Amino acid sequence: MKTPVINPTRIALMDAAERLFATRGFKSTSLRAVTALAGANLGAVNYHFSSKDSLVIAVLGRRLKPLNERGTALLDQFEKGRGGKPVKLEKILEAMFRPALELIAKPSQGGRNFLRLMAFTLAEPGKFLKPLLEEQFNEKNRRFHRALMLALPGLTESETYWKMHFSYGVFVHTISHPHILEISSHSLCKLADTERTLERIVAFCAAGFRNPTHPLKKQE
Amino acid sequence: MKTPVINPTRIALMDAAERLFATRGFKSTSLRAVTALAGANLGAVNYHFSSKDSLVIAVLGRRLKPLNERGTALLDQFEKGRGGKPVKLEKILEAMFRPALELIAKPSQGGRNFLRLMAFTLAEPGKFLKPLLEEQFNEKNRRFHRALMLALPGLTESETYWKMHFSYGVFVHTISHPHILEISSHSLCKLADTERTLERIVAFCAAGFRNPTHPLKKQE
DNA sequence: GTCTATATGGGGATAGAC
DNA sequence: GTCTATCCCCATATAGAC
Repeated sequence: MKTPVINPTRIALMDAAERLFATRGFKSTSLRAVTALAGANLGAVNYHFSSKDSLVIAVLGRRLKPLNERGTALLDQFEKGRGGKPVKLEKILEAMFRPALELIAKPSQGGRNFLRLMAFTLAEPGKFLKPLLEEQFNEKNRRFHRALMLALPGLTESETYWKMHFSYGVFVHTISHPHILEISSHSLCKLADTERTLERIVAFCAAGFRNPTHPLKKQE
Repeated sequence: MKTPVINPTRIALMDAAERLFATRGFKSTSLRAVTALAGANLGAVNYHFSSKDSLVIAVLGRRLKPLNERGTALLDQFEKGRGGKPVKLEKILEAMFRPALELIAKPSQGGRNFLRLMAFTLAEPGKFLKPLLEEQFNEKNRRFHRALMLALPGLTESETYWKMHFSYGVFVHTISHPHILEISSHSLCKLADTERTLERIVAFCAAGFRNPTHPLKKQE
């Protein structure tokens, strides 16, 4: 891995890009806008990153790796001191989502931008970025899948994957479209309290994990 | 509402746009690509829709209205013949998701494209499209929220909104990123069987609805 | 109603001065 | 390392011929 050069302009460019990509999308954000917001000149991006595409990859990579690492570290920590007994389902889910949720809590606002960008990037179809992301997540996925299988010995491998996928859906949708929740609930619900949001998500998903899937029956 | 003119070119343009927007995204799709795929000429879009923006709105509106109407119709049907007794939670969730899921099942492929486009549009930030969508969904939302409150009298209004939001998350993520599920599960899980997928989603969300949210406790 | 040609603007990337 | 000027391509939208 290349050692990232610590350069104020470089950082400013990434911050600006993170914010603009997150609010306007990748294609709709011009390098002119990025450099202007960063207080740099037009050529700066191409000098520091050599292309617009590489800039996004850099922006994503900067946060993604530490984020996933913190998740697995948290899981490790929960596993330690249990003497081989499986970690409780709720704790596993907490380890899955807490790091990303805490990014939102920080007022630094950079994390919020990043998570929006992540959601957007996931949705953006056919992009060269997807392989990168999947690669980034595959290890974490396997790790958590194993923990979940241990915690819920009744589930098959495939059922566990399905429910992991559902849980990611709950999480991604919640953090990337908070405004939808706010509007549809007529401002009754807000993400303000991170800890409470995490509890809600964890409780919802945990129940889903424990409940076996039955064929849809007729009423009564 | 303007009566939509039935014109083969117009239809072909919408189909082409639906497919291309869904696979490449809105901004990355040029009118050149759309008209080429539709077998029309470059000017056609501006003649029939007057702008690229209006084209997307037309493409979304074409499917969104009937889709939501079918959902509420299904709920109506479930409510009928229950003599005032609340509809069972599972049936409500089924009514919420079945219409969209059935779009995928059809081999006509247009529905799949549309759903991808929907997810993409939801993610696309700051777009003029968002108000339109929210407006489209607000009525359906209110309708289902009422049904859910009746089915689960123990929940507060706001808890019900939260869990609806989570459920949409499960659904949207599942249908818009099937490849993520496939890859992360090493091809163990596929969306092939619509009915089974619906069952899984409904079971997962129903459990989440029934489970109360508790503060995260220490292990054991 | 359909097509072609074109107007007009904006984009990413580059080369070369400082 | 930073900035400016510029190249060249591609986009949307329009005007006007058929």
